[in-house]
Formats: sequence, structure tokens, C-alpha cells
Amino acid sequence: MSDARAERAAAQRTETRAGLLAAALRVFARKGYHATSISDLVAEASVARGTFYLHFESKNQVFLALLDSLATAFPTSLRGADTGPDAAPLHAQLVDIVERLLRATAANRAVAAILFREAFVLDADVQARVRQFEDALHAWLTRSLTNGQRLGWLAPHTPDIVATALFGMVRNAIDRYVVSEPERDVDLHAIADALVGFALRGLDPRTTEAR
Amino acid sequence: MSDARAERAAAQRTETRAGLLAAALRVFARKGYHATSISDLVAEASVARGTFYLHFESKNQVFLALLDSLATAFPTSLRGADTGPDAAPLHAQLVDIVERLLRATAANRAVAAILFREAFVLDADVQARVRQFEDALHAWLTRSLTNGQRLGWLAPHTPDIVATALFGMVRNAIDRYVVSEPERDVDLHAIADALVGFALRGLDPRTTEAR
Amino acid sequence: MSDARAERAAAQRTETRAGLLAAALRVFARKGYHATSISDLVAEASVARGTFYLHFESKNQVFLALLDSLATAFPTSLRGADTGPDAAPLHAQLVDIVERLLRATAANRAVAAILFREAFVLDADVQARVRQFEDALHAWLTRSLTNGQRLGWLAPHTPDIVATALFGMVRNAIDRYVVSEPERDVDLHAIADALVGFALRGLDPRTTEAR
Amino acid sequence: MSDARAERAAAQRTETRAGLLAAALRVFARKGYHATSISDLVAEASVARGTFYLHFESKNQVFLALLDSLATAFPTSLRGADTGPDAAPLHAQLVDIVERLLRATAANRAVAAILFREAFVLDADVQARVRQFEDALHAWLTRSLTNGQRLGWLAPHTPDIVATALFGMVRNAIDRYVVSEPERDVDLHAIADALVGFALRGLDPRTTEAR
DNA sequence: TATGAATGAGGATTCATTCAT
DNA sequence: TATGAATGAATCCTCATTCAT
Repeated sequence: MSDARAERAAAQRTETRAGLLAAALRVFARKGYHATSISDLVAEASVARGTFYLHFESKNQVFLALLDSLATAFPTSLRGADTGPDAAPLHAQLVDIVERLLRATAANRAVAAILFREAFVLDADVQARVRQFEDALHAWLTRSLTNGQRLGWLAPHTPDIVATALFGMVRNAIDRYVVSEPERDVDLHAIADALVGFALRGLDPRTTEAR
Repeated sequence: MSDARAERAAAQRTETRAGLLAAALRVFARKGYHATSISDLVAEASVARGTFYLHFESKNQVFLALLDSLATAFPTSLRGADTGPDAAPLHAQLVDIVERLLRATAANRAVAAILFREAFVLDADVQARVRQFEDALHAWLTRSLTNGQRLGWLAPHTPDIVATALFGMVRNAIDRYVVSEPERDVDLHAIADALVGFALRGLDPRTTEAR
Repeated sequence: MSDARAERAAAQRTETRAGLLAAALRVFARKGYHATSISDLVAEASVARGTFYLHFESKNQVFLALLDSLATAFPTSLRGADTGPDAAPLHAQLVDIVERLLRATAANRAVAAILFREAFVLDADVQARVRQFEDALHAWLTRSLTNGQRLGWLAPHTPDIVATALFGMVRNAIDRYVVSEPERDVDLHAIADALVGFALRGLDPRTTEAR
Repeated sequence: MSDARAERAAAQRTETRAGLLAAALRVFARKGYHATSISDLVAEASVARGTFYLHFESKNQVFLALLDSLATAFPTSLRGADTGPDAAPLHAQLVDIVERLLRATAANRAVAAILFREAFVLDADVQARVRQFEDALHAWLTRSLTNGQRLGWLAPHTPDIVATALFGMVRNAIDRYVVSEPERDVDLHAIADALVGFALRGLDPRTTEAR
């Protein structure tokens, strides 16, 4: 009937849902996804148990909803390198990409933490979604490397394995510098720079001397 | 009470414990650590529920016991590079180290899988032990890199970050090529070679040209 | 407040109530009384949850309202046999009564189904009403039989027990031929005829031969 | 190991299970199957909640176990009539069968009550089993009637419908005289006699006169 | 009168752990 | 030492009912 009332109700609903999401983020960050029970969630959100099920089907649906914030923040960080004639130097471009990745993760620390540490105990459908995301990332990396080699921009290496290595480098860096130690004030730019420097030049000193 | 009888009892006890460990390894491999209940363990081991508690305090104590096999296999793979006058080339030495790591993990796939994927849901004391192991590894890597740089064997990079990167590279490679896909027959030597090649020379083509 | 407006409001209310009843009939028929929740009812009726409680106190009040259709259809089928001088033969009259009962039930299949199968899980007040209805029917049957015997129309039997038997015969026939298998197109007249034939002549072959 | 201990344990287990069954029978009789929760069962049996699940999968498994007492008592009552040359008169034989049915039910009043009144709200598998039992009974009745007619022992009627009628007669008699009013001391033999008398001779007075 | 978000008691089920034998 | 029945806290989830708008 009254539009005003319906609107109010919808607003209320949205607000409660948002409260549950915010509460979930806090509890997940505090206790971890796995150790969090529905009871914990509703207690933190100060709503009744039944209210939870009015908004979400299960704990993993909450996490999936939270995941969307990362899922939108991530891909925008991943626009490939610019290979045009007057593009910025490759090194600078790559540093920029990696730094954006680190910052996107840092901005969603709690979700990223779950994603990085508890991925395997997430329920099947969440796992499938995460795995699919990772596979897409790996495929994109492999393609980019193959392209770069063909164009002579990158040294010849086994693209699949190097993709795995790069993925692991960044993943572990995120885990160590972003996810694990929130209080420590880290210089994400410096980290991105060091990672890219290492990935481009390698450890062999003759590389650096050569230039 | 004859010694013989006491000995027999002790042997029996050891045997029961070994049976529980072997059973745990099988069930963990089949269902994952987290999804495995004490019921599953005692059923697989064909002992009574109470018997379990005569030998282990909890599920994670079982895992800690299993962990020891890896904990002994790993460090031996990690004897540092030989820097003596007539040592083998650095590249070959590193390939050897990495390959040994991969093989050690492959030989303990079930335990490694838990370690890599379910580490975070392990109870606090197991987590602490794993973390301590990782930190030791990271510290060793950082030290080695610092040393290598001082000796001019390695190019100047931020050792801490490069250690993180190297650790992530290998970790992800193990996850992808050893833990995740058991059936696929992978060439661990080739993988080790590619990883080391990338880590030493980097992606920049001028690196390779220079030599 | 004009009368017209009050009238409109009343009409609206009646309509909503009717919609709920119609919806209830559909859902009860589809899922059974017991398996139907208030949620199901309001969803089927497309009204808000709270609206339900404006019209009915509980699920069984809805059923009681639906019951009224049967409660009015039944007694009219049960006008006793005509014992006047130029009445139709007893057999034909009884067949007619039984057939009318079957048809009345068939016309209210959904309600009858609940009545026959889920009577016991209905709440106390509904149960009381159903029981009262059954008792009245049984008393009427017993009275009719006693009368028939006194008039020499019926053979001497224990009226109370025969009433129970007759009630059970018809009840089970309704359950089997009307309630249970809705799709099967059954000949209710033939069933009524067979039932009355059996009830009058019995199984003993000498009975039939005698005529 | 020790057989004595194993035996003791098994005895304990059996005892607890029996206690649960006895408690279930009492609570079912008091509150009805549907209204009984697992909590009620364990409270009545004075065991912990978990203990219930050690012995039964669900409430309906308890009922199925109880059902077995009826399921074994019933068929023995149903050995068909003896048609040999020097068999007892049909009437006497039938009275005996019906009386045995009534007594078997009376001996298992609580279970029979559930079976008769709450059959429809029992879970699917229990329902299936009950339905199957009823169908077998109906088929047996129909077969017996057809046989009896062919042999000239029984008057010609539609066997399927008469089977339905007989089933309903007995069922309702059980419901009224055995299940519903436990306190009233009823003469089961007289009831069986009246039922059979009615079923054989019917209501038509000419039947009785004829003999 | 109608709405629908919120409530919270209540029920089923699991599982680590204990303890008498 | 081994057994295994019993325990009961903890968890998930449903649903009749309320109430502010």
C-alpha cells in the first residue's frame, strides 16, 4: 500500500543486513572464519538468531557477500601493462600494478586473511569460487608472460612455472606484509619495488653489473 | 612382573600408537584434517575410542606427531650452498636444494597438504610450531641472502623481501605441482630448474643477453 | 467516516479472509495440513504474515473454517431412510444415501483428506469438534439401527457394534476410493451399491440363495 | 580381549536400548508420536541426549522398532480359514480370527494407537512400511474373498470393495473398542462375534429368517 | 486494516571426552 | 593397557508470533 512504509521497511532490512555484514567482518577478523559460529555473528550484530537466517542462508553466504568487496577491488588492479610506444618503463608499470594489489588487499585485510589462510576449510561453493578466481589469475599471468616473451620484452622461461612463482611471490608477500602484521606500518611501495626488482633482474649479480 | 612381560606390554603400546598414526595419515589424506573426527580415526585404526586418549591428547597432537616426519626430512634438504673453492656452480647447487625440497614434500604429501592448506585451522599450539618453523626458514633465507650479497655472489636486493618472495615461490610451486595434483606425473627436476633459473636471472631479457 | 467507506473496508476484509481460506485449501491439498506452515499460507495467499493473524488465531482455526463446508454438506446427505408406505425400496434408498456421502466427500476432497488422515495431529479444539461430529454420527446410526430392528426392517444385531462396522466400512471406502487416489476415475454409484449389497445380504451364500 | 567385559558391555547396551524403547512406548502413549520430541524420550528414559543417537537414528526408527512387536503379533492372527473336510464351521473360525486380531492389537495398544491415528504424519519410510502392510492385508482379503466365492463358500460380491469394507469394519472396531477407550472393559469375543455375524448375514431380516 | 522485519524458544544432531569395567 | 557405552555442551536451523509503522 503506502510506498513510504514499504520504503522504510526496505531501508530497515538493508540496514540490518549491513549490520550483520559489518559484524561478520569484525568477528571473522577476530576469531577467524572457521572458529566463528552463527551465535557469535548474531551476538556481535545484536540481533536475534532468526534474524540471521532472514538475511543469509549460511555462514558462507555471508563470507561470499564480503568477498564481493575484494572481488571488485582486485580486477581493477590487474589491468595489464601498457606496451604502447610512449608507455612508462616496464619496471615502473609493474611496481604500480603490484602496489595496487597490495593496497587492495590491505583495504580488505579481514576478508583477505580468510581467503589466504582458511580457503581450504571454506564450504565447497566458496572454495570453488576462490579456486576459479585463482585459476583465472594464473591463466592471465601465463598468457601475459607468453606474450611478453614473444615480443622480446621478457626473457625466455617456462611461463607456467614462472606464473606459479610470481603468484607465490606476491601471495606470500601479501600474507607476510599485509595480512599477518596489521599493526606494523609497512611501506607497500618499497615492497612492490623490491619484488619487481627481484622478479626482473634476479639474484645473479652479473645481471646488474651488465647494465 | 617379569621384564619380558613389561617389554611385551611396551611393544604392544608402541604398536597401537603406530597403528593410530598410520590410520590418521590415511584418513587425513582422504578427508582432510579438519573434516576428520576422532571417530574416524579410531574406526580406521580399529581401536576403541578410549584408546585414542591413552596415546594422544587431541587430534592436533596426532598431527604434530605426523609432522615430525616432515620436520626431519626438511632440514636435511636445506643444508646451505657450498661456497668452497671447488664447489659446484651456484645454479646447480640451488636446483639441487629446491628439488630436494620438492621431493621431501612429495614423499609426505598428506602431511604437507594439511600443513599448506589447513594450517590456520590447526589448534594454537600446532600453529605456533608451524609458524616458528616458517620463521626459522625465513630467517635462514634472509641470512643466506645477506651473506651472498656481502660475498658478491648475489645481486643487491632487500634480503627480507626477497626471502619472502623466494619462500612464496617455492611454497606455491609445492602447492601447485606437488600437493594439489597427486596423479599428474610432474618432472620435479624441471620445475626446480625453472624456478632457480627465474630466481637467478629474472624476467628482464637484457639479463640473459648479457651473458 | 461515511458508511460507504466502512462498507468498502468490510468488503476488503472479507475478501482477504476468503483469499486466505482458498489459499489454505490449495496448500493443504498440496502439502497436507501438518506439513503446511503459516509461511506457506501467507505466501500462497500473497498477504503479509501479520495479516494472517488479523483473521485467524492459528492454523487450526483456518482448518475449522474450512471444515464448515463439509459440516454443512454432510448432514444433508444423511436424512434418514423414508419408511412411509409408498417409499422406494430400502436398498435403493441406502445406496442413494451412501452415494451422496461419497460425493459430498469427493467434493471436499482436500478437507476430507485432512479429516481422515491427520485428525489426530490437529489441535485439541479441532479434535474435540471432529470427535463430537463422529459421535453424533455413530449415535444416529445406532438409533436408526435400533429403530429398524424394532420395525422388523432389519435383522437383529448388536446396534452399537454394527454402527461401528458400518461407519468403518464407509470411512475406509471413502479413504480408499475418494481420498487416496484422486486421479483414478471411480464409479461412486457402483461402490455405494456394492457396499449396501454387502451390508444388507452379508457374505453367507445361503442368504442370496434364499431369495 | 576379555569376553566377560565385552559381554557386560553388550548387555549394558541392550539394556539402555530396551529402556529407551520402553520409555518411548510410555511417552508415545501419553503425548502421541507427533508431539513427542527427542528431549521427551531421553528425559523419560533418563539418559543423555547423545545416548539416544547411539541407539537410534531418529524418532521414526524408534517407532519402527516398536512396530516390530505388532508386526510379529499380527500375521500369526491371520492364518486363513481352514477349508478342510472336518474343519470347524466358518463362522466360528472367522470369529476366532477377528478376536485374535483384536487381542493382538489390545496387547500393543500404544503402538496400535499411533498406527491408527498418526499414520499419516509418520515420516516417509515409516509410512511406506505401514502402507505396504495395509496393502498386503487388503490383497490377502481380496484373494480370500475371491477364493471363497469360487468355492461357493461366499456369496458373490465385488471382492475389492468388500475387502475394503471388511478392513474398515475391523479397523474402526479396533479404533473404537480397543484403542480409544482403554479403561472400559470390553468383551472382545462378543465384539468379534457381532462383527462376523453382521458380515456373514447382513442386515436384511430375510437372510436370518431363511435359515 | 495491512505490512513484514524481527524475535527467540524449541528441536535435531554431532562429537570430544570421560570412566567403570 | 584397552574397551566402548554414556555424556552433555555446543551448534545449526525453523517457525509461530509480535509489533512498530
